[in-house]
Amino acid sequence: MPDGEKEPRAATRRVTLAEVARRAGVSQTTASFVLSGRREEMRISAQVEAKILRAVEETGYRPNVVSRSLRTGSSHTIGFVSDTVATTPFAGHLIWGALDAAREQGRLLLIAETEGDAELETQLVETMRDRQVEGIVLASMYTRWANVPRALLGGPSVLLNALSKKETSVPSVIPDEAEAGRCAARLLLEAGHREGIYVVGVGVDPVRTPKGSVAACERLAGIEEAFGREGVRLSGGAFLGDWQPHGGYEATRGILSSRKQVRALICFNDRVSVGAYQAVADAGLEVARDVSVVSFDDEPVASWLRPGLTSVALPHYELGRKAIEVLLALDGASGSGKVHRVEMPLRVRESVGRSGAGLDRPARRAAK
Amino acid sequence: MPDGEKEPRAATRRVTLAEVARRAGVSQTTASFVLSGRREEMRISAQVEAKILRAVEETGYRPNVVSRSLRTGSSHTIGFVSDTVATTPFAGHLIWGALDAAREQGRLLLIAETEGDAELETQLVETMRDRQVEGIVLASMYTRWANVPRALLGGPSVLLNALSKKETSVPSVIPDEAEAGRCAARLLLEAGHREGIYVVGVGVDPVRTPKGSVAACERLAGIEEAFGREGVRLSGGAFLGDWQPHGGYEATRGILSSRKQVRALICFNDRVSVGAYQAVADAGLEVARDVSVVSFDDEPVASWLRPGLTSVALPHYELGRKAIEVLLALDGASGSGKVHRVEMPLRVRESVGRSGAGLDRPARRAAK
DNA sequence: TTGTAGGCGTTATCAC
DNA sequence: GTGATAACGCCTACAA
Repeated sequence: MPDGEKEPRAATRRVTLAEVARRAGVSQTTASFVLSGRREEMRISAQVEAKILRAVEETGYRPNVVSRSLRTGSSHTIGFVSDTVATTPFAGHLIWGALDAAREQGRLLLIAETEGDAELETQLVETMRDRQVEGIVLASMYTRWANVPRALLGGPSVLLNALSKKETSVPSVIPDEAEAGRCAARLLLEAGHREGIYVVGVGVDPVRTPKGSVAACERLAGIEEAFGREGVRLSGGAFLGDWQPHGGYEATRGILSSRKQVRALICFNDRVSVGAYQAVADAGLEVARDVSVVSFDDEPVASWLRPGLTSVALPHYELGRKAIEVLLALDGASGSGKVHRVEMPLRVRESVGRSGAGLDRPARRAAK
Repeated sequence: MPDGEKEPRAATRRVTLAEVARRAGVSQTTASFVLSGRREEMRISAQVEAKILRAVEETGYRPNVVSRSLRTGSSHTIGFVSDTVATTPFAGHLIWGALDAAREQGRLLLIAETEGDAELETQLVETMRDRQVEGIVLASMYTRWANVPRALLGGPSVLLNALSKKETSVPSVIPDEAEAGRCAARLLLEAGHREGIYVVGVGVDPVRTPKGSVAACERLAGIEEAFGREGVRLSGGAFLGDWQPHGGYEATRGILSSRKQVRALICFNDRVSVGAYQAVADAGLEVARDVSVVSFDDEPVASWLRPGLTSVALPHYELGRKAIEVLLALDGASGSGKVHRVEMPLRVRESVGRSGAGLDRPARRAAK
């Protein structure tokens, strides 16, 4: 970087199009046409164009986007309103994907957070519309059912990671949780597991899931569907109000201490799996060899555990991208209320062993 | 929520101030004064005010912020440009803090990511200035030295989590890493540790730190200062190019397998600690009882480990807040280039044991 | 106390 | 091919 100089001008006054035109000795209109690339169309001479471009160069002219927005009605800006970015760290990838997709289409993102406050949500949506955003993405940091706030209907919008409770014209973008469930189940089936399979995170008999969690319901449905097709049934499950390591630890301990044979655990997220690993170790068993573990989300910790945790990933980045794409494809009208499901990719590591793999060796528990 | 109705009007045309004024039977000026709360000042009658407010109510008028910005020159928007939000998940808290502070002052945040691309960075900063942002926060996701891009000097700006390589007028907001180092060292001293203390993440003899990492240098300096004051010296250290679990595992294994007594580890972040825990367990030792561990960052995983990992936290949220505060306090001028250091709070868990605590019992290694 | 008029920097419509 | 001129919606000096 060739910058031997001192710091240059601080906040020099901005140059306007009028000044550029004057400097180039043409009218503002001509300058405007050239700069918006409509020279050919308007049959403006190449010489004139050159003069204008030189003036732009010399003055360091940059168009005033605010003014342009006032005139054209669009600010080339998209509003992104989320409930919380805080508790689910990698949900930041949602924003990342949205940012990338937006930038590729020449848009910037106006971001705000509601922290779950419905009134604030309405307020923020309106504040953004006041700024002439082209549309609004209303994002939830974990997949859930939500009320579509009235304010959202005032213009183009998309629900990200959320489904409307009622019929609505607002489209949704969510991960394909049911398929993820099937995927996890198939993985176990392929490894030869047909019994001693437990779910950790939801109750199974009767079914009991954390309130409002789309993921819980759809994952379970997918799991049971894939197993059912092969005549396999879950041996049980443990409901957890929230999916954190401590709960996963306790639940897994409970399952392991029951009289039944435990061959595989389907943990409903990676944090639960962290607890499950600890409980398995405490019982003198080994993950994969004695107890297979499949998980969901694929947070970074999944790759830190040993053996590496096989997990069906939340496609945060892709979700973010998709939301912007859907929004920008929503020309004018509010959309069809279509639900777009994004595939959750399987990340295979080492936590699933073949059924029976550990049977020929004595379990460590026996050795104690 | 009382909403038995169907979805209401989609994107009704926006009402202007002129319409409100006409409807209220007053001039636009009067309406404008009332709505900007200058009724008293302009001595406008309460009746007139009421008429105007009613018209606003009836029409659902919302001011066009774009137009206002064009007129006033400020968009009540702050630009937040970061290098990556991706790799360091909890850095999202930086954004969260900034978002909160901005909203409290009636500002919205325009966010963008450079992914480390300097050209893109310049471009984004300029794009934001084109939108008349009040100022720009240039954020780095881990504390480092950075070049201040020229584009930043065109208006108010703040470096977040970064220090300028050269003298500059742009102020910085960074975590107080040196004090964090002292804090970690003091904690070990108070637990009675005076020897067998190793750092994991940086080399110590000769000193070797990951390129560009302010944290590495300042943490180490703080540690050595606090120890030096008590006549204590580090027994050694292991340099790591990046601070991930795998490296932490290998480094710790190396340290433990050396002939020397190992009593305490200062891991340079929590991921390194994850690896260290695994290596300690593999050696048949126990964290806290046999080997104390102190760490930095306080990522969520710190509380998931067992025993819970004591860590000096990166105050992401506070950093984000502070950056906005500093920026908004920067009236007009570019600022003094002052460096604001934010305290890193210590989160005490169970990974530090008293020196000698494990000595009366046989170490598990011996029992093998 | 209220109204008129000009301008912020663009874009777009029409004459020339 | 080019140049006045009028919006876009709001703010505010100044006039009444």
